[in-house]
Amino acid sequence: MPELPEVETTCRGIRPHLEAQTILSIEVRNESLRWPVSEEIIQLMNRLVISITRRAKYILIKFSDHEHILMHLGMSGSLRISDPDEPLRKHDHLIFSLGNGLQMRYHDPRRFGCALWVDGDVHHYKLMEKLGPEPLGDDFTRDYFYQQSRGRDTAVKQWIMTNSTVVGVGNIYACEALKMAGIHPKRAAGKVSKARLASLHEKIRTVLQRSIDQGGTTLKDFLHSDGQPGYFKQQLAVYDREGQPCADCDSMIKRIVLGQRSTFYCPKCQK
DNA sequence: ATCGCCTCCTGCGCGC
DNA sequence: TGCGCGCAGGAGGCGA
Repeated sequence: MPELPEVETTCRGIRPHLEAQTILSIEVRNESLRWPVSEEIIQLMNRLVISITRRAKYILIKFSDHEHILMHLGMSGSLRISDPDEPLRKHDHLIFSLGNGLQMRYHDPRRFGCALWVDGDVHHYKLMEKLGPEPLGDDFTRDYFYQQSRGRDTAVKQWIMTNSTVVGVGNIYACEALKMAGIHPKRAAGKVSKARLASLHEKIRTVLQRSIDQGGTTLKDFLHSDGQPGYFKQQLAVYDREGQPCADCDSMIKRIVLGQRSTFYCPKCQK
């Protein structure tokens, strides 16, 4: 479920409860996530959390310069701050008990997420080192975007969803950014004009920033760490709107499959 | 190097 | 009401 705005929203939600707090204990109720939950995280008794940051869709819980827990929410993961009295839900796999008396619970029905202990430079960890620039950061320039695209034969939608191009652009926002830029999702990345790529670059940034401002997109079950939904769904122009009229031209929104993922677009607005 | 396909897993909504 | 099917916000890993 979580795309970058949802992960960012999650970070902002848990940060005030975790930073400068001690993790008293971690209970692993189910260790079989995408990779087995690192045994080392169980030993994090009475360790102080220095910071909560995000890189791509990874959440980094920092204990020291060389000690982090790296979490990913996969398709269906969420982190929730709970009172210890609240009953556990099915699929609450990890329970972090905090020094302030609260708990942070990692919930993930499909178990595509992970919780890994990283001892060493976290940014050079295997899963991190090949990541492209942050879409909202200064390194993601329109020049970089243009240069990377040249010679690419892949559909532009799959290309912007590839982590080495730019991180954090998932299925919803890829569809939305392409709609905003008026580009057909199947067009070869290397054949989109410089001007249209500049537009796409800008739209990727604006759609992600706007969604973060609205607290992310709640499709069916994404909730903030405090249990509130995100409000960006109302603003989706094409995603999950097959057969509905385009707000700009009245044509029917189409659905195709690209790289095994549902892809929504307006056949008239997007060329 | 690049690309496309497969996979992990549970839950939900649909049509019969 | 029940069953089987297809589909779901990710992304690493594989073979071609």
